[in-house]
Amino acid sequence: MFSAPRCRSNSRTTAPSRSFSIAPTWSVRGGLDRNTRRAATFIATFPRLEPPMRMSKLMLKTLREPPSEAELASHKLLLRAGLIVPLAAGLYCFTPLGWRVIRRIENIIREEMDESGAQEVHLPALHPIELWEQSGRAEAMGETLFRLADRKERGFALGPTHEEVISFLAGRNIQSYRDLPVTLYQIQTKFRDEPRPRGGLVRLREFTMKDAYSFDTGWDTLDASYDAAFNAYVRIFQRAGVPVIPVAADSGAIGGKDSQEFVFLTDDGEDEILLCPKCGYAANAEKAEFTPPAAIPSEQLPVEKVHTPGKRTIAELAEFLTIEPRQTVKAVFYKADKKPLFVAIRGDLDVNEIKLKNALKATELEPMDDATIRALGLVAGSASAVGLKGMPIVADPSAVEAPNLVAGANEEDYHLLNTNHGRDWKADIVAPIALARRGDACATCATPLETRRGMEMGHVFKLGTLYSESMGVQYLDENGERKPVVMGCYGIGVERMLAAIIEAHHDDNGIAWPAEVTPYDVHIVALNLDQAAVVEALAELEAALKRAGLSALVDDRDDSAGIKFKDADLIGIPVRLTVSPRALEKGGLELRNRATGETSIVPAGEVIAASLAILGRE
RNA sequence: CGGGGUGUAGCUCAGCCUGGCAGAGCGCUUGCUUUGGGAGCAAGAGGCCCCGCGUUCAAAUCGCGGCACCCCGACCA
Repeated sequence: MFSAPRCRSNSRTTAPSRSFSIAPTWSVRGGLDRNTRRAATFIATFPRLEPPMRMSKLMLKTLREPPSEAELASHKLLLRAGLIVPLAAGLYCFTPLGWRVIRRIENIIREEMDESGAQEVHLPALHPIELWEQSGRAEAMGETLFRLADRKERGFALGPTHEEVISFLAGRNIQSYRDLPVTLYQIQTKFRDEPRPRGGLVRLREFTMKDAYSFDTGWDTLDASYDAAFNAYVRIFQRAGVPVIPVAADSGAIGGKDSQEFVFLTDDGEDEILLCPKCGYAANAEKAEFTPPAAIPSEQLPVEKVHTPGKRTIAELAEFLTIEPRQTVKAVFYKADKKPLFVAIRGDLDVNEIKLKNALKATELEPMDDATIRALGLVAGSASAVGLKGMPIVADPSAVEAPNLVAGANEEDYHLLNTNHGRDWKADIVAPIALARRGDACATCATPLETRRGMEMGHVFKLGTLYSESMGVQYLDENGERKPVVMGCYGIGVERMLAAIIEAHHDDNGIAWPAEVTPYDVHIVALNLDQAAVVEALAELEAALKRAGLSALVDDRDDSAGIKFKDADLIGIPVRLTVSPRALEKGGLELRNRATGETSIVPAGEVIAASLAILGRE
């Protein structure tokens, strides 16, 4: 339907209905005959010839001013250009123009997923709740899961993701190692009751996701499936014009082992990314590894209790005792899966709650409330693990390895000097749970890490046997032994990609679409349509564009030239062609490159070639 | 879920403090004029002032309660 520079379109997406009259498939045995194959190839290779869209007919309202709710550039422009209309928090309608861009993004994804060997399927969005109970995620997803009941009061959920359902489908079709490996994908609506939708299309409650799942006999072949998906993602983002970097990530509620995110770096991103400028290490802050500043070495000294009136924070304490924060140990209280938990970490570091949660294998982690703190007799501001009883202690290695740390005395206004792990207290679990920050040393090369904000565009996981075990997806190996399949999963948010494309391709006047996702190839501004010469030149131009397979949006509205130019800049189609008496007098049409602003008069006979050049399709 | 903000015409907003006829610009409709960067003149249409309760002779305006939307945080593949 949309032509691409590479003719990789396949017949499923491009064949118009008239192809059926060429050779009825029901009469074909053993494959298509030569003529039919040739016809099919022709149709598949050339783009559909669609008539130009007239703006006088197009349902589109552009806005001079952005609605006050929008903060992000992409959100403002999506609303101003009339691509989306808000329905409720995290829910948007797409107008004809906006939907064309979504379809082009989806098409790129389809082409690249198909190219990578993945097979497209379609799964229901409505899921029996039992499926989610079986995997144990009905609870783990919490309130994010939209739940409902049918007329017989049977429980259902609107699918926030599809590991459970794809596992069901795979389980019905995979029996033998001969059926593996296989990668399935779909492009489908997801529903998540997000606590806070935001940023226009950045975080939605109903959105489109391309989700893919690979099934392998073992971890070694999973690596190949994972790499294939990874490489497809690189091409998808490249073609769509979203600059991304792969970063190490936590696998979150989905579960699993290795996981990487494709992140679009932008100041408006929701995630913090740590980057090593030297060795290229990149990771989401929730996952980032680093080497904390070294402790100050010293012989173990005897514990000493000191009066520290009113000193409750690490900063106050360090100043009062004229020591460095790294010579103290910080106490943090949590509730992990409803049970109290004591966390000890060196005073100059902060707790990374994701890492802590993973170290505990907990599903829920929340700060301890004041009532519980009082009930347990904890002294906020002067707490420590020394002499602590009644709850497990988790410690960061920083708090375990450093000697002679200042700790709370578990008594208001008193602290202990020279506490030492092993001698004065003992952690039940020691795990790296410190949060990486700007300037911390890279774990690989010790270079100070930098931080950037980023937006997660795609995520690839090695799931392993997590779901195949709970959902019972097994195969028989060469020895007739029953084994769980090894899974991977791979997601891309389509609407979020649209937002990122605009974030990366706009200026003060509006959007500047990359050629592969533009809703139309060229934008024709027709001025003085009451003049026969203009009407005639427009008709010729439209015919030539159609022959060349270029789609066109024609501004034939009875509005002033200024309005048309402003709207063209706002809508952002890469090529603008102005048909007007002035341009005709100068010997042709005016051609303007939206991205560069470059403008020139081009003779009618060269317009197609010049347009194709801007679109990168010569 | 905590903190902050905003709800008045399709959009951007004034009016509210100090209660008394519902407002402006843009957009929309019609006519005339106009056509190279959001044109001009004229005439129009368009309102549950977020909802409910209360105070008052009288509420967009004051009080109480609720809801929605946005932003920050928590949360979140």
